[in-house]
Order: sequence, then structure tokens, then C-alpha cells
Amino acid sequence: MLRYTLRQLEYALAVQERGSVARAAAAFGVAQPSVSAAIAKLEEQVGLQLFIRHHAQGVTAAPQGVRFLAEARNLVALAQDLQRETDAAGTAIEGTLAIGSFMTLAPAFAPQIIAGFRAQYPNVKFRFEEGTQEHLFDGLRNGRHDLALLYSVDLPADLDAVSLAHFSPHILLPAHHPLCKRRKIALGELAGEPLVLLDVMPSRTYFLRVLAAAGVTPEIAFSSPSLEVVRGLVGQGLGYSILITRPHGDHAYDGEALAIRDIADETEDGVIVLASLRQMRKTRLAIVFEDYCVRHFEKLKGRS
Amino acid sequence: MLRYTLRQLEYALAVQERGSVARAAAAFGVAQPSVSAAIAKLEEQVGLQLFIRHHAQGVTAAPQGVRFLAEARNLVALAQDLQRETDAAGTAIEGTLAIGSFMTLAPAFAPQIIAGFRAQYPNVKFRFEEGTQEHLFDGLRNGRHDLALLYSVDLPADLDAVSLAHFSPHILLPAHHPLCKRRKIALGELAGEPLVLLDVMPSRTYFLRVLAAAGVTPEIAFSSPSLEVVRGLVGQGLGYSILITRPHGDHAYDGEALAIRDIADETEDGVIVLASLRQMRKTRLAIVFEDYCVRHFEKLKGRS
DNA sequence: GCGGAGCATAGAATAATCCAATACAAAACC
DNA sequence: GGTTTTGTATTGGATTATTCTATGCTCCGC
Repeated sequence: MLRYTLRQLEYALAVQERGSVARAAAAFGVAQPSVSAAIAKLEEQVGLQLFIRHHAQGVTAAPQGVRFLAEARNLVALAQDLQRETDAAGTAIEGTLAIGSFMTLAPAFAPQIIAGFRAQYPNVKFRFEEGTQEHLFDGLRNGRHDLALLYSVDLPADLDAVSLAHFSPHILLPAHHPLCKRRKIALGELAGEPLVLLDVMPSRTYFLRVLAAAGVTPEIAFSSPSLEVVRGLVGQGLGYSILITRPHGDHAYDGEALAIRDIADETEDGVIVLASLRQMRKTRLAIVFEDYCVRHFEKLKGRS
Repeated sequence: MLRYTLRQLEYALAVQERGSVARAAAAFGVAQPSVSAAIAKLEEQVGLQLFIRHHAQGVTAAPQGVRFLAEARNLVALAQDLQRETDAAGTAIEGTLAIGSFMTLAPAFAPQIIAGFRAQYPNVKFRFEEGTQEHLFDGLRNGRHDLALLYSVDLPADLDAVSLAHFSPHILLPAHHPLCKRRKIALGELAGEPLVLLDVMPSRTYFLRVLAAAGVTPEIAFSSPSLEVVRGLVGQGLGYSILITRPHGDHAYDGEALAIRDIADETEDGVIVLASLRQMRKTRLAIVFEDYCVRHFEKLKGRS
């Protein structure tokens, strides 16, 4: 337990610099006895006489006072730096931002967003991490992330989320599949077909819900937590898939051709949100980033 | 003016380390609400939310809290270092000691004392300075010296002094001077002789006072503030001198032989003291040094 | 001496800090 | 699903710091 206070050190340093208790007090805008008492208490608590009192002509630091105050000066300077930084953290757009992203969203959106934001605010550093929905919830709750980019599916009540974009699910087919001839596909038509399911929460529950809403009980032939594996399996003709994320290009990793078709039914959209912990007071930087993301997705929408 | 306190930072760091307000409070031996209130206030004052509260399972640092607390940790560590040092300064025998010495005493005593003390307390550093009596008074009063080695002549009332040694004055003559045949010389015998006066305060007044007490009004042929110059002038046969300091050996710098004779009269002794500013509370180190000096001079006396 | 300069002290008001007790919310347990 | 457990926030009251104004005290310079 520390026995002295930063206030006492500030006063003592000002006294040393000005050679006067009264002038130091004036510099801080406090009464002279406040400073007088503060240094008296400081001396008592560190057990050293810091100042020599010259009646009617101020004070000067004692030898041990000089040694003490030299180190105290470092301490106070460090404290002032910290204060300046926190002042900046409240208002300035700089510092570090810890962002989490749902795995399948990360490659599609994170690079653009981060690069665009850094172009505008070059002093901002990013810590970026991708993970499952649960991992992100956990990250927000224990302070690993400031904000997280994810789907608003099964969002816990302790999180806040600003909606960034709505995406409709689509059907992914092997290029040679008979249904490919249709521009739009009704979910009912998939009833007998084998499904390759993207098996990662919350995507899994979302896709199954969409199919169930159309009265389809899918026959799950394969499932994988990896988007690219799912696309590869579909490319190999092992079934269809229902997905939201649309990677650029219509080929799987192994080169097999894929076809993307809209769904004829009315479906529940997948909503991409930027989530944060409700009880968390956001920094100015976080607010600005949130705002940037909203505008970024608006621009994307206008373009398509 | 700093808006947060070291106490708040200490509490916040302990909370972060233990992940719990209650355990942090226990570690400091204070009640849990004290810590709770302290971090609430700290958050208000720095304008950042530092912790995320998990009901029923403690708290964890928020992302901006992690960044803030990392720097706060430096600050508190520095503050603790400073406290440890001041604790040591009060009790331990280490640190720096600023010693002043009267010019003519310095070469005779300072090297031995400093070397002897450092042999016993190797962690003590010395800042050493020699000067005139006035310079030393000034140095004590404005904190340039912790202690000063000087003659207790015309000692101002605002100084304290512990007596180290009494030295009788002696007569210095050229080796071939007729009076050299005598073992002791009465001051009256010097009445007509030219005096080479060590002209530095307070030696000057002291020597003149000793002569005046014996009824001698000296004929001052030469004077110099340098002891070695005085000895040189006496060696050249330009007069006698009355001195206290007895350098080792009976030759001047230029090799001329000198003779030292006691004074037959009862004379006022020169008292060497270690002076300090009365209003100054001494450090433990200063007290130990003072004590060492007393014992050192006692040993010298026993040896002669 | 006597006035001026400047720190220390006294006393009162205000603010911070502390404690004990309690309210409260989520989690865990049955 | 309710009940207990765990851990933080709040409340109210006592203690202690900090601050103020006013005054005392001591040395300096004239």
C-alpha cells in the first residue's frame, strides 16, 4: 500500500521548481496552506525532510529532498502521460481496436473494412481474430474483443448489435445438376436431394430453420465446418448446399464448376451485425469504427 | 492537475490480477465496497470503462482497460520503487551523502574519513566539495550539503555542530630561524617578527585573536589564502606563521625545511566540528556518518 | 526597531474513504 | 423451476483528508 499520493508529489515538485510554497499554490489555483500541509504530510509519510524552510524567503530542497524529488519527477511525468493518453482515448481516433469476426464472414469482409478504416485513420492499430459464434460471445464478454462481426442468430440478450446488411440464402449446386436450368429454385424441389450442410453454429441452425419453414426435412449427406470443404463436396456432385456467403467466382478449390441459384420461396434473411457487450461503454474509437462499418455496407449494397 | 490517485490504480491492478473485487479488497485488508467505489470513480475520472462485470463471477478487464492497466502497472511499479527507496533512506545505510569541508581541513582529513566509511558501507556514494566557511554555511542552508566539516569559529546559530577534535595552534618557522632552538615558544617572543598570515575566514580572525590574547600586535608581512603558499613563504624565510593544520612532513612544496614549535602560552584551541542545519531532520545515513566521524577522530587522538 | 515577505497553524466546511449491512443479479445445484 | 451460492453494487453513517479563510510567527532589509 502506497503511503503518498500523486497530488502531494505534484505540489512538492511545483514547490521545488518555484522555490516557494505560495507560488506553487497559486500555480495550482489552491490556497497556500493546502500546499503547505501537503508537503508536511508527504515529509511525514516518506520519513524524510524534503525542504529547508527559509523564513521570509521561500524554501529550497534539502539534499535528500533533491534525490527524492528527482525520482518523483519521473513518476509524475509518467502519470501525466497516462492521463493525456486516456484523454485521447476518450476523444481521439487512435489506439488499438480488438475486432472479432465469425469465421465465414472474416475472409469476405474483414480485409476490406480494416484496410479502408486504416486508410482514413492511420494511427489505429487492429487486433483481429476469427472464431465461432460462441468464441466471439465469450470474447466480447471477457474483454478479448471490442466489437465482433457476426450473424444475428441466437444473439444473447447481453449483447447489443447494429445491423450492417441483410443477405438472402442461396442454393449451391454442381454445375451439371438438372436443377441448374432453373433461374430460381423452390425449396420444395430439394426434398429428395442429399444436403451438404455447413455445420458451424449458428449457420447450421439457421439453414435447417429455413428449410423447415418450407416444410423440407433435409437428408444430410455430408457436413463440414469449413465453407470451402462444403463447396468442394458440392462440386464433386455429392449434393446441394444452402449458403449465405458467396465467394467470388463459381469454382471450388479443386476447379469443379459450381452453380448458384436464388431461392423462390420467401426466406428469413441472414443479418450481419456488429455486436458489442451491452454493459460496455464504448470508446469514441469504437463508435467511429461502428459507424464506418455501417457506411461501408451501405456502399456495398448500393453497388450490387 | 492529475485526476486519479495511486490508490485507485493499486486497487484496479489488484482487481485485474485477481479477477475479483472482493479478493482484491481482501488482499489490501479493506472492505469490498472500498475497492468497488474506487474503481467506479477511476472509470469515471479517466472516462473509460475498465472492467466488465460478470454477475456472480467476478470481473475481467475490458479491452481499453487492458491497455490502460498495462501502463498503470508501470506507474505503480515506479511508485513502489520510490517508496522502497525512501524506506531505505530512512533506515538503511546506503544512498548519497553530500559533504562539504573547509578548504584547509579537506586534504588532511577528508580522504581518510571517506575511504574508511566506504570500506564499512560500500553502498554509500559521496558528493564532496570544499570551500570557505561562508560557502559551507550557504551550502548547508540551501541543501547543497548534508554535513560540513569546519572550525567552530563564528558558527551561526542556525547550525548544529558536533565536536570532533581540538587542535592547538603551533608556530611554523624556517628551519634555520634562531627561535628553532627552543622547544616551546612564547607568543611574546614573536612580537617583532614578520608574520605570514593564512588569510582565509575564519582562520584569519582566529589566529589574530590568539595573538591579541597574548598582547601581540603582529606585523603582517605576507598573507595568502593557501596553506601551501604560506608554508612556502615561511620556508623562504619571509616570516613565521601560526597555524593549526599540520601537514605530514617538515618541508614546503619547494623542499625548503620547516620547523614546527609548540606555543608556551595557554591558547584557545581550534575546534573541528561536523556541522549541520539545525532545522534539518537528519537521515539515518547522516547520523551514522556523524557517529563514524566522532569515532574516527577519537582514534586519531589516541594514536598521537 | 518596523514593515514586508512568506511559511505554519487553527478552526470550520466540504469531500473522500472506509466499514457493516443489505440489495441485487446471474449461476449452479438439486 | 425454485433455492442456494457467489460475487458486485448500493446505502447510510463514521472517520479521515483536503480545502478554505484568517491569523500567528520568524526572519530579512531598511
